[in-house]
Amino acid sequence: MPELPEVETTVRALREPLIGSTIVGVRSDWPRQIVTPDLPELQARIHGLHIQAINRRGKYLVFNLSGQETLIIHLKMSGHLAVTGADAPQSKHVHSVFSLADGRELRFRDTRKFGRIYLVTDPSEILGKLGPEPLSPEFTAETLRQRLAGRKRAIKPLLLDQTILAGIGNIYADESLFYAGLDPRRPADSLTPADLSRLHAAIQKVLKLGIAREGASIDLYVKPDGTKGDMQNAVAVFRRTGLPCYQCQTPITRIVLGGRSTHFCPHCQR
DNA sequence: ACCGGAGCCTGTTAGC
DNA sequence: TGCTAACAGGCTCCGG
Repeated sequence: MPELPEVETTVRALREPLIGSTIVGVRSDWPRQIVTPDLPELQARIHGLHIQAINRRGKYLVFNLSGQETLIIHLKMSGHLAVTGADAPQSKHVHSVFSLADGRELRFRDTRKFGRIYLVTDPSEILGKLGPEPLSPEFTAETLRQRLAGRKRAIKPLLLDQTILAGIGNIYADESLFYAGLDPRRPADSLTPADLSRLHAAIQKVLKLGIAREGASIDLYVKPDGTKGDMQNAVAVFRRTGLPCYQCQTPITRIVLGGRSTHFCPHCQR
């Protein structure tokens, strides 16, 4: 579920309760969620480590721990992280839990069990192939042009490719293409410099809007404290099939592109 | 090298 | 009401 704005919102909410805390244990009733190392080694290595910083790279949460260790978590479709007391009621979809020295817990709830946990000494092992951060100064219209150069595929599935650009998912891809006025089926190599410039600006605009509104609570996503984000009230096309386009009143169309639902205005996007 | 499709999971909703 | 199929914001693997 979560894309860059939802992960960023989660990171910001976790910093205050977690930075400076000490991890003293991990338990899991779904060890497949832990990709590397295996659960016994994770328990051994993480015991006693302090959480020094929490950041985001693409859709990954990155916890810098003492001892040169890095804990990396991907929420995938349905993951949710929250800090609670040890005796707080626990959802049946909580499968992995980090215990803190002061008795609190960091709980990973994940209904669909797609989420993943990694503990590594070299984060590039997991994050190395990701494309640039869309909100960083290094990401310019020219960067976007270079990364799409020679690609004949439709632009929409390319925006979802995390090696081209990190952090965009289905919502923000559709929203970006709407504000750029681009048909999601347009071959990437047909985009003019003006198209790419509009797309670059649109990507930054919708991601910043998503962060400002603390994520889109369309299906399962809620913030760590359980409350909803507000971006679902600001989408122009995503899951608005049949509803009038805010710019021209033409009904929003839904197609399947690269196996994913795709929503666009057939009049405004060309 | 690139692309589409299946697979991983559970829950909700749409359709008959 | 009850069953079944489709669908869900992600990503990886596999075969053509």
